Amino acid sequence: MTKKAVTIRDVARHAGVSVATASRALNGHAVVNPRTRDRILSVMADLGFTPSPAARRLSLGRTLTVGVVVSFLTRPQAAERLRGVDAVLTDSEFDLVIYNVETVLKRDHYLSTLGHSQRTDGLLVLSLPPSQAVGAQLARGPVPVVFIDVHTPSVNGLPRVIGDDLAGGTLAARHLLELGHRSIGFIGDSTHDPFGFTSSHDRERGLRSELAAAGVEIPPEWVGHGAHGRYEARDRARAMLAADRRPTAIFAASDTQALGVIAAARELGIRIPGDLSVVGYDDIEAADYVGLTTVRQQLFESGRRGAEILLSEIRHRADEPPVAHLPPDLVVRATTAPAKEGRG
Amino acid sequence: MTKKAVTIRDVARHAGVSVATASRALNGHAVVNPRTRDRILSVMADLGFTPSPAARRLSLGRTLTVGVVVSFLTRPQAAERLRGVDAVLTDSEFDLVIYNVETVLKRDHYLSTLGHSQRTDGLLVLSLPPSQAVGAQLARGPVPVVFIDVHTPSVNGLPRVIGDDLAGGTLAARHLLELGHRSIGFIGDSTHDPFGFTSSHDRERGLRSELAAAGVEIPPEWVGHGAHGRYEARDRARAMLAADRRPTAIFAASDTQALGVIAAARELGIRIPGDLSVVGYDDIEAADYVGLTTVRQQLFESGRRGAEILLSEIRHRADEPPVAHLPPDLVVRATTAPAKEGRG
DNA sequence: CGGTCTCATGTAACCGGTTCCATCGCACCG
DNA sequence: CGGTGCGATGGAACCGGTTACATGAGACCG
Repeated sequence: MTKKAVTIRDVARHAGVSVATASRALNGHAVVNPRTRDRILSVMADLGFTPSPAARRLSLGRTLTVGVVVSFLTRPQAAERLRGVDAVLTDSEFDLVIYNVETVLKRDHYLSTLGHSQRTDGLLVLSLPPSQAVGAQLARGPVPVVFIDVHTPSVNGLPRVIGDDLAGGTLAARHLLELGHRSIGFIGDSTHDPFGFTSSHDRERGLRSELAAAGVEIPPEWVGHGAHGRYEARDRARAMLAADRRPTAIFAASDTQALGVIAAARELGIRIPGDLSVVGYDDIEAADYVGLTTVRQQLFESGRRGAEILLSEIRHRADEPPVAHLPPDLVVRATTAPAKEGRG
Repeated sequence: MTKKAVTIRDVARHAGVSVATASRALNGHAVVNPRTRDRILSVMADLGFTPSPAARRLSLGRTLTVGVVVSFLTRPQAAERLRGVDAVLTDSEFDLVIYNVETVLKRDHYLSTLGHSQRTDGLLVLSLPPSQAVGAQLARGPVPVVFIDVHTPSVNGLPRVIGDDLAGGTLAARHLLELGHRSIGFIGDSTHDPFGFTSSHDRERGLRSELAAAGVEIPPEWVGHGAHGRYEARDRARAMLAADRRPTAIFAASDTQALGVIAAARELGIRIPGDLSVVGYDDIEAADYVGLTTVRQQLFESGRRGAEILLSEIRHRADEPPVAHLPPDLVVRATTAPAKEGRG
């Protein structure tokens, strides 16, 4: 069917040169005479020659491929990070292959096999913390790995890009304090989860420390830890808001959970932002729709930086693993307002 | 550094067999004696041998790779489709490489070069209509291509998976008619766009034909074509709703635009669904948040089916290009209600 | 005019698998 | 007992590039 594939030997023959010279012309090596180079290139064009990537990879001993290990499911912002990664790789010689992970089992399997199999020249891991053992193994392994949005100690010695969750919690606290709030609640993830995420915990710590500096404490009944989903968060918020004494503002560790808080308030007839201010985290698409005040992470930028670090590590492994910190921003919309007098 | 990569020759030597036998054992060819096979496999395990994909690809003459050409930007549901694709490829021998496309120029470039370069064994194209010329070229080309969610005539002779936009428009119409609406407006994309999308147009046609069957017509002033964004749709809806005589229901060609309609109604003090019913299309994540009644496309399923068709085309090119139709569903939520008496 | 240096090019090995074809040992058969 | 068939294995070519090393032609120099 597909009668032939044109190989570099065909090109060489037609141009009356050796394959070595043809290869050198193809790769723009300086040593070839400009006139012969041009002749070879035009023969290539005439014949419709495209070099076989498989053959290149084999002889180069490089895969010319970067793997991205990602979980589409767990968080919707993965796509935005991926765009940032792609923006960098598109201008490089590397292909971008996706390893989608939907279970903890598969995660560890991928991370440990991709670490030494000859499938990629480098690995980007989005939001998936490795186990301690796998992390240590990757640190010693032959292929560079960059973690994006992973905050566990298991990646301590490894290159990574992290959003500053502590600073994000601080931003939310400062915003609420400036609006005059003193009665502040928190809704976040359960303190331990199977993947080992720590973002929620760090955001809470940032919030607490900034509040403490202003002399404000969060009573235990205004803290709701639990599963990540919107409906679960709504249930926790409902319990908190239905009590005799309730906060005038709630900081949620994610927009998803903030939307749950809003739902709970609506059910109880509590007006937002009149009676209750709500701050989320992430700035997902829906946050804009509902006018949610939130803390934004630089998603696209995190992907971009991660890919840049990875390429540089592939080129030359740095002595010290590079770590990029991306500061969060506060996006003020319509769910926060000054605290009413006489409450709290 | 990385002292050595274990090759199949190392394995053969340690096991006291030839590379041919080692290769056969690796690939589970029947001809090897079970005892030697087991011995070889255990040697492989001991040595930590992993076969080089590059070498395999070269000698097999197949890339063991499937490319997905996708535009993350234009529509957010791409990630969900990608998950469907991944679900199929994960259990196959193929790697999934991403070609992200953000401009028309890049689209045509990718589609025409990937079509004969030896980079992939097959191509999936998400929501990106090729030009007429490129479409014809792909139909004759050596690598199978499957289009998902492309409705232009340029893919007529090619394998594809399409949502039935006509049926979707019909569903919306029937729902509104059953609720007693007779004054119905439409908000959609401009009639011509650079990428050549036709979904909005088809949904409108489905709506109109079903309405016509019930003797209902849409007056021109209740039709708003324009740019796809939420804010643009809001402006068009505002103009429509601020007029003396306004519809009791609006069908929007996408959820994004439906959210714009909702915003316009809120600004004008028009209550939803009391004074105005709104139906969207797509069932994006935010639709659930705001309780939008909408027409759902089977996103994950479309990716799955597309990948299955592609694998089958790679295995054996069918005489007739397979075409899968995925019927849409109506998801009734809180933005539609019976029409009030005495209007229209 | 021979030696040396440089530039351009060719020869052939190599990357690490797969597979065609040949070989070998052995059971079975006439 | 020699021929035949079969199952298991080995030798070596091959996929299509890259590149170390060798070669050859001039240019330049003493």
